[in-house]
Amino acid sequence: MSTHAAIAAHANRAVPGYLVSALAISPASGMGAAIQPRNPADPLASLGHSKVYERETTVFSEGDAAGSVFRVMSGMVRLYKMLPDGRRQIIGFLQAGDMMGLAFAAQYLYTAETVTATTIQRIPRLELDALMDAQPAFARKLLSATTSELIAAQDQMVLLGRKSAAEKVATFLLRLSDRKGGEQTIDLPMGRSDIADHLGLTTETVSRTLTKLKSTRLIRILVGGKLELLDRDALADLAGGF
Amino acid sequence: MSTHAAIAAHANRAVPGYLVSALAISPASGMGAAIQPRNPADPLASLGHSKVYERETTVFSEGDAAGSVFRVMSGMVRLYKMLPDGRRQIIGFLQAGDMMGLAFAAQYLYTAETVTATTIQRIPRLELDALMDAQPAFARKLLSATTSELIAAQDQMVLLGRKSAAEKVATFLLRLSDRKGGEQTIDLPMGRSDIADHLGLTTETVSRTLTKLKSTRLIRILVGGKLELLDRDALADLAGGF
DNA sequence: CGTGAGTTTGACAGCGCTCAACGAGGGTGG
DNA sequence: CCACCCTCGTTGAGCGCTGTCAAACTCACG
Repeated sequence: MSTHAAIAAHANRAVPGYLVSALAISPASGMGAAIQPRNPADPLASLGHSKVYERETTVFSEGDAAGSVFRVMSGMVRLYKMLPDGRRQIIGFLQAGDMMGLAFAAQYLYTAETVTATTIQRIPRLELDALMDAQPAFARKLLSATTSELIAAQDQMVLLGRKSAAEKVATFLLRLSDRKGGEQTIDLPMGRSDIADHLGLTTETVSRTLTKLKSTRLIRILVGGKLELLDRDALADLAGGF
Repeated sequence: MSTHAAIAAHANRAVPGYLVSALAISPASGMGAAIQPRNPADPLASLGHSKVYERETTVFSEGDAAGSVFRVMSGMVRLYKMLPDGRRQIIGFLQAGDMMGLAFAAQYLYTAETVTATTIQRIPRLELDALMDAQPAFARKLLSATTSELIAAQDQMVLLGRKSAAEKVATFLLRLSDRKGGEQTIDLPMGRSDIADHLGLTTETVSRTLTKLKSTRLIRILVGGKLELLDRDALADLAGGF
């Protein structure tokens, strides 16, 4: 049934697979909404156009006709699917370089909303197809990025299916840190309910777990939605392996 | 954290996205281990060679050097990841046409084991790469297959993160049926613990849930690991979407 | 300073897990 | 060919983790 045509390789826990999934953004282009002049490291730079979205804005919804793909240039986006009765599962949080809406069907199959103010590049599917035709190497790069996505999705399955609440939260925090290159201090711009819906928990359980980590001196919660990892090793133990 | 470079489209519940992920096998080639003469519908047919694996055999293990990709020609394979303490999450069950081991890293990141006796085509990565170079359209096809995988993985996240035991089992049964084109009678060659480790449950809960479905006349358990869906609509209600 | 959304904390309950025993096949060896 | 055994599946009893419901608290914002 699920997850055929799967993928493999990558056993290096220090550098999670999904890191490579971010398609290169030239360092200078991080913030601007301007179209980038042709950049050999970023074949997408000259395509489509960028736009700034306010925080808590819908970019597209599950079921919308899928005419474009998107790339997050800065800020944060959540992707989620909903069950008919309203239960929500957040598929992932996107940051700079991540793509969404890559599709081979007619409609988007999840909803994308900004968490913070976010700059997003919109690329018409036709332009993307043309680029793949013109640069076969780019198709390979897209395949590689999608593969990395799949790897991340599989790790998330392990988390959702087999980890306890404490392990889930610890894993989540470590992933955010890894994504920042192992920084001690990480951003938590999303709310508790976002975290809960990503980890298969409730807001109360997330809150309680963070409180416990705080009182155990494993983390410190800072102002402005920031959080500091005080004992990375202890957190890694708690996480029970990725 | 997860699932960047994501995908979209496909809202048609009747035909699950992962169906298209199976790379075409020419009808005649389903069983044989012989190398297929060039078949325009199946560019992979002439690559590598096939081999029959006995039931409950390891094809490759998480961490093994990844030199080949594999395609299941017949039978069933389970893919899983394990946590250090032995907890197991089955990523998916593969059937005819499904691929595994597609990698862009040096090692397989999950273990593949046969459930039943299975014919598997092994394709050296070098040959696959050559094919992608020679036929750009094939790279697109692989990308499409991987995308479908990702879609299936995302559905599985919803299941694992937000569904009750009854919903999980009902969804699982319906997926198996869909995979067979909507047949009422499905095969369950895998054991209860396999199902449990796929759905994030225990064998006892799976067993209890099936018993309940049986006594509610929604399913009937047949001999030889087969199972009949007696009330598809009621099961779909129970499944809570998807 | 008032208001409201989001977070935290508490009390309690229930779903699903754990531990345990029993039953049903299926394979093996005497 | 049958008895034994071993694995797997089923069923039961009890409990614990996490969800539910509710209230207090914090803080940003007007």
